[in-house]
Amino acid sequence: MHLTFFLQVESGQVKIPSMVDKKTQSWAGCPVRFGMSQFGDKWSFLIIRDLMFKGRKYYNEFLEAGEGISTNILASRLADLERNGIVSKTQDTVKRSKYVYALTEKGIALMPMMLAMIDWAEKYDPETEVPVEFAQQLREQPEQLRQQLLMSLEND
Amino acid sequence: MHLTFFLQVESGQVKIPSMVDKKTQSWAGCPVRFGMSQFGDKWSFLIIRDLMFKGRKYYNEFLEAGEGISTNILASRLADLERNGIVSKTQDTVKRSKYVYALTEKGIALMPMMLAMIDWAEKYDPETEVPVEFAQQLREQPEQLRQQLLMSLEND
DNA sequence: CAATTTCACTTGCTTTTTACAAGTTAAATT
DNA sequence: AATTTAACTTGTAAAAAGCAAGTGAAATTG
Repeated sequence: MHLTFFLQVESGQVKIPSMVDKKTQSWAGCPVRFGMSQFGDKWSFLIIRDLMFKGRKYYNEFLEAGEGISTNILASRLADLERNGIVSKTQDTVKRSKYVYALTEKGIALMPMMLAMIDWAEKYDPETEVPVEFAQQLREQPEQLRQQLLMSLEND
Repeated sequence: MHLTFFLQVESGQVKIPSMVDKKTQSWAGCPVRFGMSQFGDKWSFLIIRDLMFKGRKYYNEFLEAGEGISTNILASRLADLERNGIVSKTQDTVKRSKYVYALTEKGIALMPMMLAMIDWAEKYDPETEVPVEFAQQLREQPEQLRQQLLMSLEND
């Protein structure tokens, strides 16, 4: 069995394709390639993690997160993520000399992917420090967990 | 509200934490960092995509996939992925001078993450070429789609 | 069965990217 | 008015990626 590009629908089922027409040189709109072009490097993932799960929102907080990102790389990645519409940058309402970084709706929509990665890592990293309650809720009540996380993003 | 590291469980709900104890310098076992260390670069993602969705399994097929990966980088990434237990390398049974690359169970377990990425990209890439039927099944019958994809990996 | 081809790399070199340290600019605080 | 805070920018060294050519073992061809 393998697997044509233009999917045949048959009795409500989609035949699994190789997702690319072998005749087409490259899949212009390949979703994985698109993802890579938008957030596909280590530092971008870590920034998204900080925004999504750690409540970090200031430049300094990302710098001092202990991952060892260089300041020029951080600036560059934040600019890329902003340009790609994943992160927004606004003045802090309290201290107007500071900027607040936040996930946009497009950025927040990466949550299922991030949670799937966390689920995987929790399973395969023998040194994982994902709290057991978190992992448990992720598996048993993922929708509820997602809602809670979403709420925590709204209130920032 | 924000968010301690060691989760409090309360009436069956997990309080959303910042996932890291602020006192702890860095989260040694951070799942996102673990993911990045195991498959966290553009080329690794594309190789995993090829193995998971495109039926590619030979060195040459990755090289000629049209993404433009350099041969030394491909060799390096395949070795990394193999070392990390995500990809296996075995002799081809038919042509014993060839090697077959395949996802291990650990590699296959990345499918939910990859599907979440595809779902996201299909939504936000105006140039997406994810077939509509695929996107539709991904949203409406994700479990069935996963099963079909799994089967297509077994039969390789 | 000797010569060629295929396959999966490796090596050497150039270009690009990242890392580290220091400097800049504007606003806020002392 | 002078210092500090915050978010960068700049310059340079180190690391990684890209590109072209080469290698070695097995399979195929003449």
